Amino acid sequence: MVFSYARAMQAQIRQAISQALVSLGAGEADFSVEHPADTSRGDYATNAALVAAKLLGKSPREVAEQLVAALRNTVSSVAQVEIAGPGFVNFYLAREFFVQEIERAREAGPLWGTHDHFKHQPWIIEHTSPNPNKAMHIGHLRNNITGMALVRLSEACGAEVVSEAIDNDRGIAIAKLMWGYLKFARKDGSEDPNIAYWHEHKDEWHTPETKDVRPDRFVDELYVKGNADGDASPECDQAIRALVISWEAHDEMVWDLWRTVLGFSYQGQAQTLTRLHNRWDRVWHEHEHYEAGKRYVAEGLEKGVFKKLEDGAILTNLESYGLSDTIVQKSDGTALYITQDIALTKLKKDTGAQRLMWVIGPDQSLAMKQLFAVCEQLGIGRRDEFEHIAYGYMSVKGQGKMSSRLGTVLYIDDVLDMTKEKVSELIRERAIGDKDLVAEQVALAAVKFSILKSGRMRDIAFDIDEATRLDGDSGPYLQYTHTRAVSVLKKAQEAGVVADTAKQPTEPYELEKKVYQFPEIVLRAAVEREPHYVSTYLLELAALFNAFYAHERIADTSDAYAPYKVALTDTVRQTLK
RNA sequence: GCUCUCGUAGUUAAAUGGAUAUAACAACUCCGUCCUAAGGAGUGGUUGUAGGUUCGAUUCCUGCCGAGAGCACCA
Repeated sequence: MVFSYARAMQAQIRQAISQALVSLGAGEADFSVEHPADTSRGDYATNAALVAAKLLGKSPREVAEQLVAALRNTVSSVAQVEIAGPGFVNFYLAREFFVQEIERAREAGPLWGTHDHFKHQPWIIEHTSPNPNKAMHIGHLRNNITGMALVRLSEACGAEVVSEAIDNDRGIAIAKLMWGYLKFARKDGSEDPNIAYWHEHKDEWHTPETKDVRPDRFVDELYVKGNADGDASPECDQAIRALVISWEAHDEMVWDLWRTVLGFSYQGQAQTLTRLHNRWDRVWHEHEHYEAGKRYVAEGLEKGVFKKLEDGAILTNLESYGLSDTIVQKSDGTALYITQDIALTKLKKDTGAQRLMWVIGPDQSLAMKQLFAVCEQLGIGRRDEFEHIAYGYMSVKGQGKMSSRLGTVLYIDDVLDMTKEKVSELIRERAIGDKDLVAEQVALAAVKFSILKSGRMRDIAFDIDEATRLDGDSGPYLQYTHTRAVSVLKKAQEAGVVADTAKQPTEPYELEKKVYQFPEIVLRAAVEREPHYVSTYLLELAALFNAFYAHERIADTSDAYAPYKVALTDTVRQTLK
């Protein structure tokens, strides 16, 4: 269901203009109907006269006048049509329109803003996919927040979304982690990477609990040590590679070790992702699919999609796509990232999904294009069903790119903790029930909003002070506004003012003119994959509400318009929520 | 070298090819018995640069400058 007349209104206006243009002899003109930046210039505006003027060889003002004459009284909810500027035609909507929109919004309740635009379309959005050998940093934060925002927006527009991730749980990186654990996690500090001994004496090894550190940091540290150890000595590097081979041969002891270290990883990820309110409907595990990928590669080789090089490596043939080629299987016969992605894409398509989205960093841009092209060549799906949703880089302000070696990584939990601490200080003096809960919620809003307020592709130099700001254009500002609305509504209830839209001031408030636009903003954000449209809109809405609040008394029993104001406030409340 | 992304007030950001380029922060001025002041009202721009397309360009195209990323057996 579409809970707004706004789109119908725009369509009616467009239709009326089309007819008027035909009568003027400029039926083919390609015009737009949009909201002017400033409501003093009407609720909708069209450039039709400017476009038609050229076709008709007349001045824009002249065409505009004829257009206005032809448009009079054609659309019932349009109260007034005016010419402005170089030849814009502005439409002023009737009072009832805004009242109806408020009523609509109140009827819709929590469904306000939703659409049926993508109804019955099964989509898959892959996002976040943290590597199990590392702790999640602010790069993952941006991925998760962007990904979950798109999941929610797409669902709000009717799509049936499966939110999912791929767990890269095999390969050399995990082997390095296993090595690091085996060698550097002994309680007595000795460095004897003996897997058979470990298998019999597991309690001689540390766990995150015995070391009293967060599990993801425990894992991160051991991976770094294992990695450095492999780099430092050829024997250790050999031993790490041997772990991969034993793992692929399903050596039970190695698998036991593998499960143990992954267990720590998942524990750590779960802590962070729960805080972020992440939702995965499905997680694919690389170890279950990399072999299937090799089968598709073999198939492709038979079909002539791929070619084998002298050393045995298998290469793509993407010349017709204008893309550089890439290896899909190594000369030693082992799988690469893209190998398993081919298999996964096939599996995803087999679920019946119409549209597959990958929320992944921009550095994967070429790899994604190559994957999409290869899948098309293999007949798995069409390229236009696949979408790479990239996003700008996260760096730490003043430090350039993050590097765990240089110690310039900013972890998600640290960011949240620092923000929470700052919030806690601010609310210490206040009469708030559950201070810890409030601090956590406010901190989360602050951090999320600092990312969502920017365009998706823009780089962000993450500034902890900036992100944790609680005033101005921020998440807490929106939360505060929501709380204020709730509080006013409570006062109104105590005073006996009941929301009602029967009586209202003759002039609509600026606030009303913003409220009805919410559904179309949601739609545009979903269609263009730009969550920040919604953030920007909510800031504007909150600013208008706060101005409204400052100028008007809402819960006043002596005011005949109070019920309407209360109804409007309630609408703002549910929009912000 | 080739390909992709980005360049807007001092700072951080906004602007489906439209009208006087919006906001926030910082600065300065004002609003305090009044629905939570985490608020409200008010004061400042060569949109990196040079062209092009257009009635109209921050937006589209081309060159240049600057930042970042990618370019086959890493993920």
